[in-house]
Amino acid sequence: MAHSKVNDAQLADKALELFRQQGYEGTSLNDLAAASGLEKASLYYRFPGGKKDIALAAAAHVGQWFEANIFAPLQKPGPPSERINIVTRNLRTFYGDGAKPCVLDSLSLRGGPPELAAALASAYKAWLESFAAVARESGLSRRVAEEQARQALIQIEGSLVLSRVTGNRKIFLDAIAALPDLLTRR
Amino acid sequence: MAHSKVNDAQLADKALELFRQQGYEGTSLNDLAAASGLEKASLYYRFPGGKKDIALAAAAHVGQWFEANIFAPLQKPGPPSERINIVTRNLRTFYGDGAKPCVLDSLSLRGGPPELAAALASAYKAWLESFAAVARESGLSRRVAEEQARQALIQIEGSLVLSRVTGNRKIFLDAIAALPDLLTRR
DNA sequence: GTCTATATTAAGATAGAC
DNA sequence: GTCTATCTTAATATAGAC
Repeated sequence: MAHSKVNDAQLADKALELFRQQGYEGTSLNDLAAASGLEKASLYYRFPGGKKDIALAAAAHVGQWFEANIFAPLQKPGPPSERINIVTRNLRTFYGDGAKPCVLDSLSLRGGPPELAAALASAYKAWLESFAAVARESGLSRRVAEEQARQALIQIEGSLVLSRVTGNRKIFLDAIAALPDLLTRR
Repeated sequence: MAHSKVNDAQLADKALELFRQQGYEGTSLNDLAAASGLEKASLYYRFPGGKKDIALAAAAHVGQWFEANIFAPLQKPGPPSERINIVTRNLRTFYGDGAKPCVLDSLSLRGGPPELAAALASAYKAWLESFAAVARESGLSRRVAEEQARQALIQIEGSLVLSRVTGNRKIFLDAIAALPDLLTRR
């Protein structure tokens, strides 16, 4: 039967917000219970593996979000630059205009389960390929497209760290604003 | 009297390695005791504030390292490009060729004490100004020099995240190799 | 399915001997 | 200064009622 109080997507979403802000070790089951509105025992019923399973579900959930809001829009027909514009808007939303850390960053510190690290590595790969594909479509060579895609991810991850440390979201917003250029020319 | 088993610098260094790899919440006093060779009670004797004080000492320690190995070399006489080359070598060492996370990143996740966040923000500022100063010396305008300095830090932080997620240190090494160019031309 | 209650283990922190 | 021993609190995890 379906879960009564909160569905899986809502739960994964609440968990994601905690994990990305506090990291794996910094997020306790008490935190997760409080944020989700469920008791700890209920979380164990739905995720027998405990925190580890919840983190994996959160990672899968963000993977689906990227599939729907980043990868899919980039594969649609139409001019690459328009698709990229849509995606930059979605990225600003996902990262709260620079206020929310990237899961690739906060969940990749030592301490988390190996399965999580593997999921993150695979998510990175999908993201890179998605960016490289659209860069290629906009006229860049395979080699340059891949390099620019990697540069785009470096810009996103690096600017998020600096925005967090300084409390200045503009660093992230500037990096995002430069993405269309980065993915369409050399 | 001086500390018998390990001195403050050695202790801060061991603590730094743990904190940068595992984050603030991910590092326990047991970890710190095991790594330092001291018992927990001894750590409390030397750092009455516990983990918080140890993290602040580690942050101060890395601040001194940067002062000696990054800021000072960049202020020495001689061609800016030569000073930058020395600094890139020191950065490779500090980050273990891309294997070791940046403290600005791993210690800035929510969960750490506010004093730590303040120390990181101030460390970032010093680093940015140091890079901007040498970029200025090599002929860039004040505005461009500051922008290139920020770009350099974005490259370092972003490439470290990607190197960690992928397990591929080359991403970091390439970013470091591009630093001299970044800080000397527009 | 979710709850209250409780068990178990680990973390942070202190007291007092040497 | 550093230790052993202990305390307190919080975290992970399970049992059993509803």
